[in-house]
Amino acid sequence: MTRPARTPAVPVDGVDEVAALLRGGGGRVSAVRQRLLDVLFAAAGPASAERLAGEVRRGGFPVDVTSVYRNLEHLEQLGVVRHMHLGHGPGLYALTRSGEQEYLVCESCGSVLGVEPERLDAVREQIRAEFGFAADFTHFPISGTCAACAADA
Amino acid sequence: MTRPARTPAVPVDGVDEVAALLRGGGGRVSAVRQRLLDVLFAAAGPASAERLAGEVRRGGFPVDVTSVYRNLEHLEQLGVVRHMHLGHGPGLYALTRSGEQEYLVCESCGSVLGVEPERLDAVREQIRAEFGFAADFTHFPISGTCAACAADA
DNA sequence: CGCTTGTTGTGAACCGGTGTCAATAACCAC
DNA sequence: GTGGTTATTGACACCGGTTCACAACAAGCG
Repeated sequence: MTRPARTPAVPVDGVDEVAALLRGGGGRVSAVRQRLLDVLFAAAGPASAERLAGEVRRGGFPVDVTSVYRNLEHLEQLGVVRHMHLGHGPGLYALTRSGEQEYLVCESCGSVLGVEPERLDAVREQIRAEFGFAADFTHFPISGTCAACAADA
Repeated sequence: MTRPARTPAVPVDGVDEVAALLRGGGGRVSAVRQRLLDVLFAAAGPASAERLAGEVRRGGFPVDVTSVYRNLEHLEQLGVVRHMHLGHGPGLYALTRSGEQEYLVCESCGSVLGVEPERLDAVREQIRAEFGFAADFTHFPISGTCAACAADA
């Protein structure tokens, strides 16, 4: 049941930087790829493949979701993109632009809180001490109830 | 985006106890239901609907997955069954027999560690203090790398 | 400019899960 | 028992999210 090892995050600052990475790995910088990267760089937060495809199309460039999935996978292998599963629904993709992010998701209202890994180090340490387990909330988030929902419950 | 509130866990000791609950709520104790409960009580751990259906069939009783899904949902509403999402793949179902359980899942080998909630209270407290967030690992587990996988990495 | 080969769209297939609907069978009253 | 009410069932279609297969296309190299 071993999964392919996770590529280390490769934070990038712009499309051209990714282009260099792509070409360096024998890849090409296709039009679709460029548009998708534009959208990723412009995105406010993690987004589904479908949504990203929609954004690219809204830019006047027809693209198939299949292609978006393939590209996201490719970019993920390069370490430029990461995907996560925030509750039910489709997987979400985001640039690793400024390093990893970890997530807390409210099961009641669906709100997503993205935090820097350091803020979870104490938690991680606690879990390691108790179970010898290295917790990681970048791919699957911490699930529960946010303060707001707890308040009006 | 509010989800239906979670029914409190109703630990049960045997099929007849569930039968009573079912009848008490205007439900019936059908053959499928009984077989499914038998399988659930015999199960080693959380199992997918497909798997449970398979078990029932292996007992010589043909059953449709659709029916299994419906029954699991019904039993979950009674608080007798709970489902969880341990990583990718189908949802898994288990009796709440002895109260809630929380889970840690290794992303590398897929191993599942079920623990009593008390063992995670310190972690929960830590998360509450830092984020005002009430973490819960019964529906979505803590994800990461188990000791064994960390060792031979 | 042309060749190689990475990339694309199309369309089908897959998986997990839900909805519909007529047929069946628990349970209750008598 | 018998009959009627209605929960439950199987069958089958369908849905969202994702992957596969393959022929057509185009990026980048010589």
